[in-house]
Amino acid sequence: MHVIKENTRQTIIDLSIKLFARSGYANVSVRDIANAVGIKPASLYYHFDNKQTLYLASIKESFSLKASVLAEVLQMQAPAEIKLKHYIYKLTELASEDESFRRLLQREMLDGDEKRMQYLAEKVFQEQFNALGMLVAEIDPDCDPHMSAISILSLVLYHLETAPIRVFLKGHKKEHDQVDYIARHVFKLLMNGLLQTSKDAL
Amino acid sequence: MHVIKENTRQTIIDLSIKLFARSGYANVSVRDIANAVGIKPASLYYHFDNKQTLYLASIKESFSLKASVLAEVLQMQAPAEIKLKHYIYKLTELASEDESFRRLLQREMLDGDEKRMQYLAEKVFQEQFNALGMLVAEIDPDCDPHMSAISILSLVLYHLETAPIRVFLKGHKKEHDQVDYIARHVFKLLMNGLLQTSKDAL
DNA sequence: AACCACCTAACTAACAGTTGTTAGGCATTT
DNA sequence: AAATGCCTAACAACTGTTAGTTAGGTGGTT
Repeated sequence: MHVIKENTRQTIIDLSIKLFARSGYANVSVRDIANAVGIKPASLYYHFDNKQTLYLASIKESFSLKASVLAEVLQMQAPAEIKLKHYIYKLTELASEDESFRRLLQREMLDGDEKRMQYLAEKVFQEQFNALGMLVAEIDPDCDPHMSAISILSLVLYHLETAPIRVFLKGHKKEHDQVDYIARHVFKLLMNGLLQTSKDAL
Repeated sequence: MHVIKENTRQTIIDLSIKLFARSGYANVSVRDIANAVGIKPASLYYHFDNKQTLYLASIKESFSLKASVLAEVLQMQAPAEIKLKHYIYKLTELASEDESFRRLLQREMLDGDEKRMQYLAEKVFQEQFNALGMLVAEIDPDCDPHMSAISILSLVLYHLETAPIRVFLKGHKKEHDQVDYIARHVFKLLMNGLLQTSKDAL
């Protein structure tokens, strides 16, 4: 019955990422995944040991793809402020266009056990996080790189996380969800604080 | 067998908040809740129509308690910068000591349907969000209040959200999870940006 | 060319356990 | 007597997972 020999394993992972990101681990059954792929539930167990393993493969796939792109920006040769601006833009862009990645990360922050957190920290985010901290330290040698790096990430990612509720809050405009607008706002805030008296960004 | 007549309904809600916050809606069974309360699953259905209703009662309870405390700070008579500093501190404190509230909010952001988002926006957060926006506008009349308000919330809340992974990231110190430290960092950043050349905060 | 063994990738059918929920009963209080 | 607050027992639906089977492709031997 199985006509063409495609890369089923990859298809399973891709669709799992989508489903897990949308509904969360507990709300996606192996039958849901099998249906999406177009095979029977039992067939999933040929490719993966169990649901947990499939989930882990999914988040690893989703997360490891992002790190490399952002690492590039941080390694480019330019003044610190320019690099920061580029980083913010790229981060906003990535997190904005790949909703699955962002939601999986959000979910992991809530439900990931210690072991998985440690894995993510050390194998996926560590390098990039350090580089970002060092970049900030270049701009202000006296700051706390850890806190400042998190602050940068928070400004970008939280804007996107809160999108579902922000659209109902007064003062919402459609620009508020556009990459350029968010990135520019964040960069300006980081440079000048709330007071935008001095030099204009971009 | 049931000895004393307490306020079971409230106990159910309190424990549900805790459980739903910790594990999420799908990962908490009505049996789990019943066990925690010390009654049989069927007895829950005397107090609540179904699981959904119980969940809704839980988040309403958890969320509505917070709004009033923060609203107070915003109504006090003081220079804008002082009010902002107090607000940041109070928000950090609240979000830090009530982990259930924070986690429920995180979960709602991921899984709340449109109707619930609208409810939360209009009935719970709207007023406070506006007040915060106006406060920021007082400090800088040219800013976008919506964006700036979210930025303030993001700086505080994301620090706390990321705690599970931050502890494994290099450069982490235990101060990074203390209310004072976070609040001071956020306020300084908002006032001066990353450059802390000028006046010192606090 | 024809046969065989083997591997791959799917299938059917069923399992034991958990889920939310309901019907009906029993005891205590008003 | 009525209402309250809990109970026991059971329900159908759904869960992750397994055992056993089958169809098609591959490579080696006759």
